[in-house]
Order: sequence, then structure tokens, then C-alpha cells
Amino acid sequence: MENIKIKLARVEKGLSQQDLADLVGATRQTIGLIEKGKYNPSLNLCINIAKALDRTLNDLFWYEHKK
Amino acid sequence: MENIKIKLARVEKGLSQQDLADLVGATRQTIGLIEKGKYNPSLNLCINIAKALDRTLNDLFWYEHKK
DNA sequence: TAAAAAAGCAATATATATATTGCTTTTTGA
DNA sequence: TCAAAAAGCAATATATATATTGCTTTTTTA
Repeated sequence: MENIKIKLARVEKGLSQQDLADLVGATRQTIGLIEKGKYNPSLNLCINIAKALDRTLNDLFWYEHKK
Repeated sequence: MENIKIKLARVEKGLSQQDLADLVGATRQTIGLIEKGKYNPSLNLCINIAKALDRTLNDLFWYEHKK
């Protein structure tokens, strides 16, 4: 499923996918696919994205999983 | 650097590396290297580990990064 | 409403996470 | 204190995240 949280946080900061990609040292395509929920990104990339968007891992990548 | 948080949470639940590996569908070696801080695991694996240990991503993988 | 910017899509190449195997060292418990 | 379990280490194999390139479609804006 799409990761709407990243897209929202990104747009909220007025960044394009390319802008975010540059900030985290990734590719526009990679960012696009992560937002589309078609990737299983590495922890480091997740952390870099979170920092670039002033969010935490939980904010962007954690959903309350029912026990 | 070592990820002491995972090791602590794992031992706290009385699990061996092999036990945790089985729970998350990974290998003992992979768990060991993650605990040693020598891996850049995938988001999915991080999420599975967090769920298996009843923790969140932030609990195990997020350090307060100074701005 | 048209041009520019942003985003989507897809194929191939490359880097690296993860598995597998086998052995050694450390830790634990009877 | 010693045997068994757990963890460390290292080499090779495999799967997959990510990059690269090029083109198309959608969105934005003047």
C-alpha cells in the first residue's frame, strides 16, 4: 500500500521527490517507489528520510499493529 | 556501533538469537550482525523484529538525532 | 491553455542485504 | 567443571534494494 505519510510530510515542506532524493542521497525513482509502497527500503535510508523531513521512524514508517 | 536496544529487548523476553530469527523469518547470523551494528537491515525486517519484541521502530532503531 | 516542472513507468546494471555452511569461542547450567 | 547451548566469525551464494537511463503522463503555473 502507498506510504501517504511520507508524501504528506514531503509536500508539507514544499519538497519535490527530487529535492528529497538529493537531501538523503538517493534517487528520485527510489523516493517515488517508497511513496508508492513498492519498496522495502533500508533502515539507513528510512532514518535519513525521517531526519530530512523532521519526523521520526514511527511517524513515517510505523503503523499501530494490533496485537 | 552496537545496537544494544535490540539485544536488551530480546534477552528481556528470554529469547536466543535463533529464537528471534525464527520468529521473524530470518537467520541467526542476520540477527547477530544487526545486534552488532554491522548491518543495514531492511525496513520490513526492522518492523518484524519490533513486533516480535513488542517494541516500536523508534524504541529499537531511533536515536534522538540532534538538529 | 500551453509550456515547464514534477511524477510515473519500465528495463537493465550494480551494490549490498540476507542465506547458507561450517567452524570456533563464549556463556550457561547441572 | 564440563557438557550443551548460545553466540561469534568468515567465506561464498543468492535475492533484492538502489542506480541509471530514457521516455510518457500528470500537475502546476504564468
